[in-house]
This record gives sequence, structure tokens and C-alpha cells, in this order.
Amino acid sequence: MSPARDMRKGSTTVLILSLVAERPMYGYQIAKELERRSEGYFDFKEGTLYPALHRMEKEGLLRGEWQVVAEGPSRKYYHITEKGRRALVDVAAEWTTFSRKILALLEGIQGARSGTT
Amino acid sequence: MSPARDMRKGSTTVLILSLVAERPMYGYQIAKELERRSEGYFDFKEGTLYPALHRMEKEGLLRGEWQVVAEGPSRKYYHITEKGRRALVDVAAEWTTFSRKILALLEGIQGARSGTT
DNA sequence: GCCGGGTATATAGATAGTCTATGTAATGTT
DNA sequence: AACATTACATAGACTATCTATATACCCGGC
Repeated sequence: MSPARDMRKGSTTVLILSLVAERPMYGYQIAKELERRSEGYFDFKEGTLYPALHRMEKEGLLRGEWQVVAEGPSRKYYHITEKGRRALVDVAAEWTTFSRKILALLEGIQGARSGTT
Repeated sequence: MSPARDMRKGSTTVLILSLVAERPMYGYQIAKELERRSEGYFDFKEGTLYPALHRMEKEGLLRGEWQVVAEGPSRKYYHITEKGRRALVDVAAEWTTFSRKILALLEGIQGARSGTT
């Protein structure tokens, strides 16, 4: 029903990769950082974020490392692997193509209305 | 595994709506037309296309009308409804925003590599 | 006459990613 | 003691997509 949800399916991987490629980050940090950069647009839920991180680690795109913090719960920092770095270039290209194709096909939808609005 | 598949999840609805908004079309025609316009990029499978059309008809976005053809199998022409037209404006806007957000976050991925390549 | 290919629609079953909800645990505040 | 924040985790439900198969019509090749 809500296109907003289905829309984002599959974008999780490329977004996580793009952040972790810059520097190692932990899950909670990834969610907050992505929210900040997208001005609140992307908002990972736990049920999306953590399974995705585990899947990506299992696939060899990321490598997790526990780090004990003095003042708070431990964090699992994810480092991007060589395989992950290669995958990022590929999937980023695919998403870029996809996004451009969508924009090209949908451009003019607003103007398709007969009125001057 | 293949991002290309997950990527397209949810795009089916908006793509179908955008075509049928121009003129009534039947399923097979929608698939061919979309393939043509996207230069082969979008390629609806039967298992995606027909369930989507049925779902959209049930939701009141489309109205199907059987039309007997002299030289070949009958076609089910889909007409966009008023509700469908309103939905198109909404979901097209959402997809446009989403695509732009993705492009903004991923831009520079190629340049993130240290080499000159 | 039969088989294959293109047109055209349909559905069952499997797969997989996301969301809701809940749980754990540590810290700091009231 | 209760609560909010940080931080990670998972079970269960939902749903869109894909694979595969089926039907039916028409045409051309053999």
C-alpha cells in the first residue's frame, strides 16, 4: 500500500556500503548518520538495519569488530572489505542507472496535467 | 544477491500508472512499451506484471476491459481511474524524491577511489 | 497433420527484504 | 525506583518479485 516502504527495498545495502566505505562505523551510528545526511529522509528501523548488517557480513562485504566502550553499551564496528568495496562500485552504478531511468520515465508527470496549476 | 531485482521492488506500480495515464493499454503492450522507452532496461516478467495489474484493479487504480481481437488472443485493456490519476501524482513525486536522494548520497562513489583510473 | 514461435493472459509456489514488536543490557537523570 | 537514551538482536508477519507452468489463438515450415 505505502510505496514509500517498497521503494526502499534493496537500497539498504548500497547505503550502508557507501557510509562504511568512508570509515568504520557501528550500526546505530550508521542509522543516525544516514538520517542526518538525507535530512531525515532515510530512517532505518532496527529490524531492517541489523539483519542487513549480518547478511552483509555473512556475504563477506563487511567485517564486524566488537569494541568495548567505557561509558555505555559495546559497539560493533563494521569495516568494509575488499569485496565490499568492489561491490559498492557495482551496486552504486546500478542504483545510479536505475534512479536516472526512473527520473527519465517519470519526468513530465506533473506537466501531464492539463491545467496551469 | 542481485541488487537489480530488489531495486525494482515497488517501482512496478508507478511505471504502470505512468504509461496507462497516457492512454489505455493492455498488459503485454505495457511490458513492450516500457521496454522500448527504457531502451531494454525495464523488462516485466509475467509473474510480476499480471499480479500487479490485478492488485491495482482491486485497489481501484485501474479498470480492466476485455476486448476481442479479430486476429489473435483477446486483450484486457486497462484504463486509469480518477483514483489512479491522483495516486500517480503522489507516487511519482515520491519516486522522484527517492531517486534524487539516492543520487545525492551516491554521487562521488566513483571518485572515492584514490587512483586516477 | 504437427510442431515451434509469437501474442496474450493467468496462477501456484518459492524466495527474500522490510516492518512491528519485543527483548537484553549499560548509563545517566529525576 | 522509574525512565530515557544508547546499542545490539531476533521472531513473526507481510508482501512484491521471480520461476515455472498452463491455456489459447494464429501463422509458417516441413
